[in-house]
Amino acid sequence: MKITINEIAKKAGVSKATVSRVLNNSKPVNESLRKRVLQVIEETNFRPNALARGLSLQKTRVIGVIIPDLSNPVFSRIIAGIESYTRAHDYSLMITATDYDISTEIKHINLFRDKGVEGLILLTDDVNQKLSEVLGDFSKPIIMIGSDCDLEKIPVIKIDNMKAAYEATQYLINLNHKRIAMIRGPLTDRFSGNLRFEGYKKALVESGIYDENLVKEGKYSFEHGYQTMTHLLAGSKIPTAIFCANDVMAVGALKCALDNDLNVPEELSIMGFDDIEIAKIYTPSLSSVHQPFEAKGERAIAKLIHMIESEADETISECAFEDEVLEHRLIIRQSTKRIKS
Amino acid sequence: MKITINEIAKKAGVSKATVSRVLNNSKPVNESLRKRVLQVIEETNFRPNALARGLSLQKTRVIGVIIPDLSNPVFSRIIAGIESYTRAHDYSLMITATDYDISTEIKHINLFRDKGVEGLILLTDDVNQKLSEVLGDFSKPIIMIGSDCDLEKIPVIKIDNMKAAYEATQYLINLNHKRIAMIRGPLTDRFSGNLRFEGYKKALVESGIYDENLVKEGKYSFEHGYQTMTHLLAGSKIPTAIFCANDVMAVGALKCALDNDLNVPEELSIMGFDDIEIAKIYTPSLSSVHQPFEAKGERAIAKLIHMIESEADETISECAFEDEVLEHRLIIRQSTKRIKS
DNA sequence: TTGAAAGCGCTAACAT
DNA sequence: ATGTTAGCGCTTTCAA
Repeated sequence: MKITINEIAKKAGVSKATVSRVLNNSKPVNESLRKRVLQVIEETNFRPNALARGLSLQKTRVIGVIIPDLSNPVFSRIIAGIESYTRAHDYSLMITATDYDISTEIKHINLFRDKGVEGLILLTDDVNQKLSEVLGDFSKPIIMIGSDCDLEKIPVIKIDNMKAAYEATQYLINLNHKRIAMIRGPLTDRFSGNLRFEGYKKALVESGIYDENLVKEGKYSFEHGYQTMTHLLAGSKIPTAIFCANDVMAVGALKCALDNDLNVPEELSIMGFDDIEIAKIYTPSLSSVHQPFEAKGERAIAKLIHMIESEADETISECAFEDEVLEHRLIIRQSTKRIKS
Repeated sequence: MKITINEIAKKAGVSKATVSRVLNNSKPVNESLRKRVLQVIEETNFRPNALARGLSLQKTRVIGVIIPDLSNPVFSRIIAGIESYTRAHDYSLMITATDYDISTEIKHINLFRDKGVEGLILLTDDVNQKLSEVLGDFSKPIIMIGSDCDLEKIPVIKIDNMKAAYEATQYLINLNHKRIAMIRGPLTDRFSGNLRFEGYKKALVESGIYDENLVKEGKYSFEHGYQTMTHLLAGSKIPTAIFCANDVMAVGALKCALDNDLNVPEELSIMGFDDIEIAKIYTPSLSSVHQPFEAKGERAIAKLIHMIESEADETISECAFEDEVLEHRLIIRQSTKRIKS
């Protein structure tokens, strides 16, 4: 029923090898034959079966992406960056979410391999032993975004979380704040969650105003931000500034402050991290640490495709495996303000 | 280098047909042989090549999804709904964005077909002639989400946009508002954009208070909402309520009002559409029309998989092709309020 | 129950 | 420059 290269060959009165040649421009073909073949292809609307092609060539032009949660804008913007670059370079994307479950992740890495993906982009916050093994066996290019990875041959695209948090905290210190709380990520988030906390702590320790009682744990959700803020406000010594490990919690804290008739930023400065869209939109708008989500995706896929294509040439340079640290920057908006010392 | 069914057969001392049989439980195999084969598979970590399998079986367990924009939360939540169901049913997803460009869309529909997807989910706002042809030729199950489609055999999953907009407007009318503006979608959005406007208009016309000067066009972005609101505020007779065709514009309008020291909802009621996350989070929180994004995705993929699998059985029932209208509901929050008549 | 062999649709080495 | 043919790795008739 579906038309194949054989019928094209027959109708054009040539061998299928010739058809294949004109299809791929892989070898010179006599102009009149080429015309005839092209003609038949046109007429029949023939399109080569990519599966068969892939099987024969060991190339599918498909790339796999594994991500914890597709509905989280932070991730979907990275995906969007990956996707547009991928599309521009004539690859296709297979995408799966893991719901933060490592066994799901492993299962789908294998599934993708079976399906012939030529490379893999991974967004994970935790690389454990078992995962390491699977990745080690993978035999095709892999890039990670965000979390570190100690495996050779797996470059990571990231930002300098610690430095960024340090700068954000330093900014609050420069605004004369002495009691600066942090709603940090969960302790189990050993990567960015921890680095952002360490940056915060470093700045405060350097200024001699670190107070561990002002550090609270939140699970990155709006509700956690809101609730943690409630606790903070119920305490005896209310902070004058709060640094949150992500914008979503920052907005939770912000709304909580507003609901409690606290004036932000007059009475309380709030600083987020990520610079998601809502930061710009909120009233008051939220100061934050901008990180380039789309660019993260783009750099990752660009690097991956480079690895894939130079692997064929064997021209791969050493620097292709190096980690890349993308630039962050502080975005100052309405939610933070200098106070009198 | 990669291990194949042949090596398994050799190592287990059987034919590859037998290996295939134990792999798929397709035919009875002597228990001792099965054990031996399983053993070898285990030892070698063998996993069958899905490409080869797909070529032979004409089945890939891959589904294609085409969507205008991956970074838009409205879409990514639908995708998330699709993905989790897909994953639970052991299919994989190939996803591509179109940037609202129909030729890109067509190109990737064909690409997906070449790559052997077994079904297609389409999110489009516009089905033109050319697209219709391509879809008609597709020969595999297709589902559309959102926009209508006049093609037989292509079920649509949607909400009743007109009714929803009607109810939202009616709600504002019941709050005693007489001057109710609308920031509608672009005129080029012939589907939901238009239906939402029609619902709004119908309610106002029925109450005899429709005024076309109060209808403004916006392109669904925060900036458009903000800017349009600026114009509205500059006008001579400022409306007391505004219905926006989506939440993003509503928040734009809301922030503009706030920036101009207008009290929402005391002086101005604002109602959005979609009930995206920000609606709940904003201060004041935004009244809106809730629509079930994740459920849209799930219903679509559930239906699609049903079509795919019953197509094999030829057991497909008529109702499998029927459109489905999902429930919306009004969510009343802080941004709308009754006024004195 | 098992194995041999044909076939899925394409590419590429080898011959001509 | 073109055709013949042997794979790519798997499933599935068909015979035994």
